[in-house]
Amino acid sequence: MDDSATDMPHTGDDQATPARLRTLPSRLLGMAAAHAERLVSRKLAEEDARRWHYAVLVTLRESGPASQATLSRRTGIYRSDLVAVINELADRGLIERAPDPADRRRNVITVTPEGRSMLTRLDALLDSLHEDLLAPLTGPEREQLVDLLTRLVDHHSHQAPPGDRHA
Amino acid sequence: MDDSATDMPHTGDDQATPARLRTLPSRLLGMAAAHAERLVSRKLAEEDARRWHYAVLVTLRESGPASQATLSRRTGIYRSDLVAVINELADRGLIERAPDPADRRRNVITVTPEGRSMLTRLDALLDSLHEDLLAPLTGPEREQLVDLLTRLVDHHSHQAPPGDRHA
DNA sequence: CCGATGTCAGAGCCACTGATATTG
DNA sequence: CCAATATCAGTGTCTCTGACATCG
Repeated sequence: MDDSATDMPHTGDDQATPARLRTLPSRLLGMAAAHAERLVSRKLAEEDARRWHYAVLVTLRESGPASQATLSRRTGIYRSDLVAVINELADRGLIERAPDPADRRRNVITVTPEGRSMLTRLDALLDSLHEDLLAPLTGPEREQLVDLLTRLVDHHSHQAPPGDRHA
Repeated sequence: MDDSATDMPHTGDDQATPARLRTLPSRLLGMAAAHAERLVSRKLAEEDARRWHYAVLVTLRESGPASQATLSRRTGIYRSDLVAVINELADRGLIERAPDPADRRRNVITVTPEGRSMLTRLDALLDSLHEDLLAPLTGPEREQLVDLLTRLVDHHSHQAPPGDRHA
């Protein structure tokens, strides 16, 4: 129903978000990110994977086998939360967790062939997803966006002590 | 400690996030947004306020008194969650909740003078915060960023049925 | 009878904080 | 003795769903 039921004189309609909110950079970032994360989660779910599964697999491929603590630093996932992620990946045979003979506190995490082929599929999913996500932007604009965001993140990653997440 | 403890040959150091992750737009959005939201929450806490307090106050100022359902649509806060926000704002004397005589299901929410002056303070806090947040960008680049983000959000707000949040 | 409104109760997830046992 | 590692348990917050009584 509309507001003609009450005879209050007001400017916009029921759905209109105020200009101040609509143009607030922090809010724009939050909304764009929320939307992107929704897309990502939905897409990855097609392969029964979550954002951090992907983050861990990519990191292992790019930098090779590593301990959980190292993976934690490279991906930004908390050491404590990483345990569950590793468990799930290992349960599915995508990685292997073996004790490090050189340092018996550590586990060495390694990608399996199944993990590698899964990763290939996830890469493709994410590529097509970003095609959707960035659809309203031209090629140069997409580069511009990545550049601007990178500079924001890099700049502030200095005074940001705790782990930063998100895939 | 470094990895010379183990003599694994690997490419990067312990902290290096893989390039694929670092440049993934969805992840960049997530990280930039997370950082922005951290700043916002911390800043607003100085006035003992949260993001949605601000969103509600701004909306009331720009469009005048409204029912909770209308506020919900305009701010993107769920009807059910809005109740607590309204409670907190009312407890602090920043808004008033009065039954609508024209439609007895509704409450009419109105800003008080205290709410208005609080809003002025919050506006100032957020302005200075955005100065920090966008520090690494030039004036034109900030406009560019807002433009790009706005187009992303607008484009996808069509197939995004549920409420979108974030201040 | 249907739909909108305000409210409550709770699920599910995510970020984050210890604490602990083991090992270097 | 101190630091790091892997693990576990638990807190706080936020998004989101479902149900309910009231009212148009």
